[in-house]
Amino acid sequence: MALPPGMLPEIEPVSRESTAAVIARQLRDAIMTGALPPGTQLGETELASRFQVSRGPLREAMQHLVSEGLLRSERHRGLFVIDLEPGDVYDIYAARSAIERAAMIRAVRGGDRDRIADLLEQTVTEMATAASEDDPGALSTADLRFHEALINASGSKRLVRMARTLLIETRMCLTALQSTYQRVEERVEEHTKLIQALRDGDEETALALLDSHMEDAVQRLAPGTSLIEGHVPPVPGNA
Amino acid sequence: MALPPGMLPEIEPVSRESTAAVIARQLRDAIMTGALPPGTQLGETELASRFQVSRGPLREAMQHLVSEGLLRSERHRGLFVIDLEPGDVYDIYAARSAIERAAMIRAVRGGDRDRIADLLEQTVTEMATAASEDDPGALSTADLRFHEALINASGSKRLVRMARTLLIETRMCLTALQSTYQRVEERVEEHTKLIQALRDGDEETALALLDSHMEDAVQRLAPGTSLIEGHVPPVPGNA
DNA sequence: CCCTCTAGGATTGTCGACAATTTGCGTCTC
DNA sequence: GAGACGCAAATTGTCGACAATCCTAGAGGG
Repeated sequence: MALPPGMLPEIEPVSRESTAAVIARQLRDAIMTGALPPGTQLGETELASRFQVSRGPLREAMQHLVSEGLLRSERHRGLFVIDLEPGDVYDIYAARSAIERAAMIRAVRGGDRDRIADLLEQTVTEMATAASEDDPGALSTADLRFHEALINASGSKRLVRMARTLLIETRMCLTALQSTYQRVEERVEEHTKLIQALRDGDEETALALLDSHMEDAVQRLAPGTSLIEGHVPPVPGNA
Repeated sequence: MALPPGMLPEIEPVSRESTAAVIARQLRDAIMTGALPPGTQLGETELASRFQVSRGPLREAMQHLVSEGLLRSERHRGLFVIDLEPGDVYDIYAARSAIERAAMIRAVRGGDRDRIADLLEQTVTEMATAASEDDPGALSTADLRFHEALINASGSKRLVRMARTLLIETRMCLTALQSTYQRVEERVEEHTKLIQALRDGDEETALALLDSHMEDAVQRLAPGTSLIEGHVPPVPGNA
């Protein structure tokens, strides 16, 4: 090796991402932020000319998003952005609760509690600054980055993989039902307490806080439904 | 409607599945059963001629499997069947534990406990017949169908979606480490007790049984590691 | 004898065109 | 005027060929 290690730390292959991945990411963001509202049809020809690529890579990106559950494909009809029904809010948060509970367990029992807690506090700081600038979008983004960081910290490839779509769908919920917001301080507070419990290694408290965090969100986004008790499917429309 | 309802109950569109889906399913089965051992390279050209289709649909199927986590793609190098490292066994069962726990909670709290229990008992019967015929493959298949049925019974689209890959990976584990088998009666017994707890609506017992079921499997497949205690990552190799 | 550079082969990535299917509208009949 | 039939436009599904990239083997020089 002619180059001393440690130098040129950030050079990487010129195009490390496939074009399909780039397109998929752009569409993901557009769906997350609401630029592509639920129900809109995505024409392959139109998008191909918009992105300046052929239909091949674009189709791959679409297929990817379909398998992720963000797009639904009707044969010979087209691809549509999924629209979240009331029951989906419950379903998403129930699934998130399961995933993040497992991630929290692994984080608490793993060795690096303090390191993980520091990472999480960093995202809470982002939340605070976004709140002080009165930027709801950035606030939601920071909120999700907290949970993403928690799941990443679990060190589980499969938890990370499964959570990716869930977090995007959560973002869709937040943008779609932007109206109902809870007090910002409360929102930050919940996360802070969560971090403290993690730092203390208090698994029981951490899991309880996580459950109540999810429960709060569900009741806020889909009033009348609850994760923790009562019969499960509050609204039909899940397979 | 000229046809009386109830007649011709099974006619459906001639080809309801896209060719890419058919190919994906075939490859999935081949990977599950071990016909395509971990690490083997899948050449697009070769497979295209084997399946008698162009490379377009085949690429779509591959992309699908990549996003599901069954294939890993190295740019400009090829697609390879993933090989499960020791740490992956732990990761898979930890993730399954999280998913199936949530599914069990929804099944217990949902209204149709008895109906679900009947469905599950059906799969246990399959296990018993497979065992009596001394067919390890069919036994594993029936075992997985039990868990698949449980997750389907939860009624959660997202739990079902997330579990699909996990169950396939579980199958890969079982075929790869076919050597270590537990006693068949014990295997059936565990499932039966699980069903009984579900039927009784005894959530706590059901969850405890599920945990121990997973714990047993992990200790059997990856000796020396445990889900329920100790530091989490027993073996490096997870991102 | 080892390292480097180069040429070859093979594989994936991308593209444009053709074919199959569905949907909507116009027309024709009753 | 209402219903059914058929046609046409638009969209997706599929295909074969070309271009870009990477691994490997071999020759040449140190």
